[in-house]
Amino acid sequence: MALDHAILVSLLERPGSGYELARRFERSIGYFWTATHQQIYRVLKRMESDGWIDVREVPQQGRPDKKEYSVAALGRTALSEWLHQPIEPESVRHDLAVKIRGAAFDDPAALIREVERYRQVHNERLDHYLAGEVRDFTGPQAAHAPGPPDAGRELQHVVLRGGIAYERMTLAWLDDVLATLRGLASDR
Amino acid sequence: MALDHAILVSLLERPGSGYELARRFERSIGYFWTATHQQIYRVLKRMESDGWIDVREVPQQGRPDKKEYSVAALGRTALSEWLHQPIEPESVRHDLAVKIRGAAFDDPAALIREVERYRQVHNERLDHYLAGEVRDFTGPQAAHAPGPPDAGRELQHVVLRGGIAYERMTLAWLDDVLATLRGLASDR
DNA sequence: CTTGTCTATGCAACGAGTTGCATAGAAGGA
DNA sequence: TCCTTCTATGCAACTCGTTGCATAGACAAG
Repeated sequence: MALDHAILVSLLERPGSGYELARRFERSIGYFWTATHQQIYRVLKRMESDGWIDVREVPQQGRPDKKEYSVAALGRTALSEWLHQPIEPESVRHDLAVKIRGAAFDDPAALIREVERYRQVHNERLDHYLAGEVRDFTGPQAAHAPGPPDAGRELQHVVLRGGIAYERMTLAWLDDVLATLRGLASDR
Repeated sequence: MALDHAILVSLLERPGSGYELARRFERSIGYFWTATHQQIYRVLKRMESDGWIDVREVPQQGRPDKKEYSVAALGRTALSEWLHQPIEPESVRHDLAVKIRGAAFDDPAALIREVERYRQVHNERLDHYLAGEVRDFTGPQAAHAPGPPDAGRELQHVVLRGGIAYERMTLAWLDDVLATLRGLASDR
């Protein structure tokens, strides 16, 4: 159970409301940890009542007020404890892999269109990552920043590089999958 | 919810008991779909009462009797329907990525040992995959098999190639992570 | 003959995650 | 004015997944 900790990290990087967190989980964080807004609101409520985070009512103009959360001392302690525990093996759920093996008992050719669409989704995600890398991690302050190198920045960058590597690997594999499916379709 | 379908595919590839399925989910299938034995027994029971699968009591010698499940017509239909639906985006949960970003607010150097251990786990998994590939997908019957090419075999192989690609990508990325963490530790 | 291990199945309780629905303020367009 | 969209928060019900525990046959080691 680490949604708590994912939220704590996100709030340390920048305090925000449940709604804002939900949007982050659709973007950057969501690529290695998924969560819906209901889940997030529930966890925020629990962490608040446990004293892990503080709330501040923020009146806004042009939109409804919001509750801005930030990490309290207890939350930092909890996060630190978790960080020093062994890394859990990833829990994975790849529909596509199941479908590929299942296609042997159905029609492999029927999968081709779907895999093509799926490939496109990953291609777009790669472009999105690459654009983010250019935007956030290149330019004057990147290589020889004045002052101390920002650890948070470098760590965010290495995670992003992982996402990029993952998408590139996936695209290459999907090409392999498509070639295999097409081969089976032509010499059936 | 596709544990049902993962089990159906596994039973189509080879009928088996709940116990045997649980062991498969620790090995091959488990690398892209995780499940515990309790989950499996529960789903088997439900699928049986829905008429998706058939049971057969198999007396054994030297060990307790078992119930061997196989896919019934209704199960095949259900699987086929699922196969023709759009592929769900993978749901991902990467503890490590969260920890790396969290390390910015704690001690990056403290992560190094854990990442090294984690790297070793993935290295062993890669070796395991490669050994399986040699065992199951090379040799006389692989390239120019007598008779029709076995679609199931080729599809299983392409899924395995995906696993191999994933592990290689992960190892390269973990080296990147380690270099980054060591850089932060030395010029802190 | 007790203890431990492997095969084999399962219950009960709990916690995590999903789905559907509901409310409400503010802005913009038909 | 009404309808839609975006921001913002939340409840209720349900399903999925995890953890702890329990049972039991067969064998092997001490």
